[in-house]
Amino acid sequence: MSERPDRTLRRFLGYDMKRAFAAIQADVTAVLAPHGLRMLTYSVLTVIRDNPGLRQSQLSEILLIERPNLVLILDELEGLDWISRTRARDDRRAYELRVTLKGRRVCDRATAAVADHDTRMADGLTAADRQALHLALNRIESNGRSSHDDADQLSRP
Amino acid sequence: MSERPDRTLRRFLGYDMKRAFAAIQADVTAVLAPHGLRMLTYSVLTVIRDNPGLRQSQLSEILLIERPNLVLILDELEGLDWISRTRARDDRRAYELRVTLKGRRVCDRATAAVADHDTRMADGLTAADRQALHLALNRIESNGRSSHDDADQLSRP
DNA sequence: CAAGATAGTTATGAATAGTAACTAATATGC
DNA sequence: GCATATTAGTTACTATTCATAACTATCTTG
Repeated sequence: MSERPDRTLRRFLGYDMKRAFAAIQADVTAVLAPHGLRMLTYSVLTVIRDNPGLRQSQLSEILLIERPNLVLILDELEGLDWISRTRARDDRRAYELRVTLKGRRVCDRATAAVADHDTRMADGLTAADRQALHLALNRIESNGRSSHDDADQLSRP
Repeated sequence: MSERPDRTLRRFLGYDMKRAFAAIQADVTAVLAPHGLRMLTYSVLTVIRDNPGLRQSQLSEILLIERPNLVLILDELEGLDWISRTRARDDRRAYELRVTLKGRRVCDRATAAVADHDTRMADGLTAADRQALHLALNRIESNGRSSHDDADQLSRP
């Protein structure tokens, strides 16, 4: 086997990103586990924390999670009494999501742990490197989104 | 809903990376589909193309795929006659993996398409930006790996 | 008010990933 | 040289995540 057996793939951003993300995911999963959270439940909890009264469909748009998949996650968090679903007064189909006091403590502790993890994963990068990385990732995300939008526009009457 | 409903998560590299990678994945999946490939089958095919005679266990180490999961992927590629499994002469437990002529054509065309896709996803980034991004991603990957290694070293007698 | 749209849910399926246990072949140690 | 352990590949099974269709109950609109 040659010394760089994945040399062709290494030229692609997607490949390096998949591997870097896998490393992050493994680490953050281990960091969150003691808090009783997974990546998915943590991000849901945090977005609700930042946006009290949020509706499930808004949450699903923010985190790009299909509505049906969100239901079970919210059931789990509600079962732990970390969030509450209360019927909206102005629209009785919808729920207003809120983080409970208990959930707030869990969320804040987890956020501190994830911030530590994030710093660790960025070890060896300067603040400027990190900033550039965030910008590049946001750029790629929006490049991806805009290619979808193009297709949508073309297929629209 | 506030104007940046995921502001807390946006400070974390992992979150931006998950979203950027999701964008790449959606795009590359669409790019590969006409070639009859998925991300997984494409990367397997490409690594075999770069390393004729490779063993399944080596491949699984390179691409971080568990050996059992590789079996079905190789079955699929072998069924399409894009790769061949031939018993190794020096070790009759092992297979030597090779890309067939047919597989080579598919692989090379797919690689050209993925290279295009990669350029598109990096639109708005300079060559220096791309280079820095690769470096940062490799750094993060190795930061993740070294935290695993640390644990291994501690638990070693 | 009837028709259509929306919020949440249920049921279900596909893709990926992970573990345990098996077989056949090889390597090791007495 | 042979028993033992290890390795390569496989099978079977499980858990997660993600995606789609269809249902209910409410709301909106013509």
